[in-house]
Amino acid sequence: MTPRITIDEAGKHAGETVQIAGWLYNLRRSGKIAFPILRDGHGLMQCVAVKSSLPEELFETVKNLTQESSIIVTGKVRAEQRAPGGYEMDLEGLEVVQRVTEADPYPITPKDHGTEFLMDHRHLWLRSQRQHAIIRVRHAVIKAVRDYFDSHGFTLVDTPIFTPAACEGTTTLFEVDYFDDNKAYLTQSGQLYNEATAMAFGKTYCFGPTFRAEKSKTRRHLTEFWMVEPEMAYAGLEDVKRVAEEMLVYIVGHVLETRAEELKRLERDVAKLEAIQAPFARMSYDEAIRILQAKGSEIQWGSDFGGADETLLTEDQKGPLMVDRFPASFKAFYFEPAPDNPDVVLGVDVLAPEGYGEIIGGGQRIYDLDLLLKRIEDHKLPKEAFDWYIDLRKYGAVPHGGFGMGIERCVAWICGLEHIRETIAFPRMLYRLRP
RNA sequence: UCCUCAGUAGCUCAAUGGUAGAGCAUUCGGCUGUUAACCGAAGGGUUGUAGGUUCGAGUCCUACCUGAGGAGCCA
Repeated sequence: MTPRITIDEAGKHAGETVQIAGWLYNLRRSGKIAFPILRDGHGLMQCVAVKSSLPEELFETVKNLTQESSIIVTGKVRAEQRAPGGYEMDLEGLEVVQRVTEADPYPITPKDHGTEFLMDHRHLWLRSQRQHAIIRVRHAVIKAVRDYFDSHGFTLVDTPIFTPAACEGTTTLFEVDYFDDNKAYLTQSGQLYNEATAMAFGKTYCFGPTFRAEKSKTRRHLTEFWMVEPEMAYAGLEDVKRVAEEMLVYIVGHVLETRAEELKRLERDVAKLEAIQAPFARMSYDEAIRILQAKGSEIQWGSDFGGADETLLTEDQKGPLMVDRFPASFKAFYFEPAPDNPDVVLGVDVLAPEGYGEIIGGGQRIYDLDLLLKRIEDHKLPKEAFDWYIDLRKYGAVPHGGFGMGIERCVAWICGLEHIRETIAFPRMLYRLRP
């Protein structure tokens, strides 16, 4: 029986007759020779069908194949400079699994298409070379994230998606019915639960989908996105910054090592990724405000950065920039105040270079019971909803901290994409719920 | 939610207020090394929807719908 291989293995089978199962990517033909190009999810393989050396019926079948028809081809693999990928198959046999009809041809042609059309056909768009490369980089990013935490003493403890109330009380939540007359909300962060798991396991991380019902309509926002959130007991702001830095360096290194081909297809300038090395630039919020004002920004102390401010701050940076010690006024209730200045908190944002903006936000959490109670009251949050969270400050409270990283923003940066929507198979955005 | 821009063939786009067109895709024909193959021919339209101005509207005006980019907010 003919061995079945995938296209990425073709180099190991030069000179052998093998079988490949896939889909017709493109077909060029003249009267007596045809070049069907097969796609199998691992690569592209150009096949050669010569009329004079094949049964007439088989040549006719090949000549009349339609784009994206599913086929299983048999033939001899041969090194060939002229073929994309460097190998070519001399076709000997072909089985059509399902033929796409002429009456209803594959909608995505090798020509240009607009965003709306491609998004409406996202389920098919994923077959294209560019989308394939992006999703493969995403996989590598996720694997690197898991490998990093798994090999640094973190335990994976995933947090719930249904939550009883706001984690942070600020952003808008998706509300769902939860039996009888109860309401549940889709999680916007696993952090508060992570603080509990860190007290049980020392170092933990969760990795899962996150939901934000904000009506944001920009190239950096999804309503459903994936976030990795580590949390560490007996840790302070400097520990959080060190882990974030190590993790990012590890992720970029892993992608460079394992996805060079994909980055090339995306025309990513890898020199910019190779420059991502520790230590990252660090500055305080105070310093950032001085720099922004010197560069002509209207920003005043006490306001969060706008998108333009983030770009101004990072334009001179080769790597990510860490900004810490933010005013307490616009940060969430749980941040630990700086011991030397109660107006600022021990939070840190990591801004990606090249204008990609904030990819990580985190910091040190409050562990003093009275201070936490005061902050909950100041933020006018319902104390009852936080009873279990408050418990953590009664039973062996310790300094602790962590951060959250948006996977899609990280992938968009590493791939050098214009828009975050291409970094997830089926993006959920304001006004976009299909397919 | 606000601001800006766009909507014409299956797709990407053209068309001074005066007969709606091209490339790709599809169908038919040709071509033995193609690289988004090429050459010839054919079919394909309620110009987003509803009103209005005008002798005449794809084009001008109003409202709505859909989409894109940005703002605010955030990862």
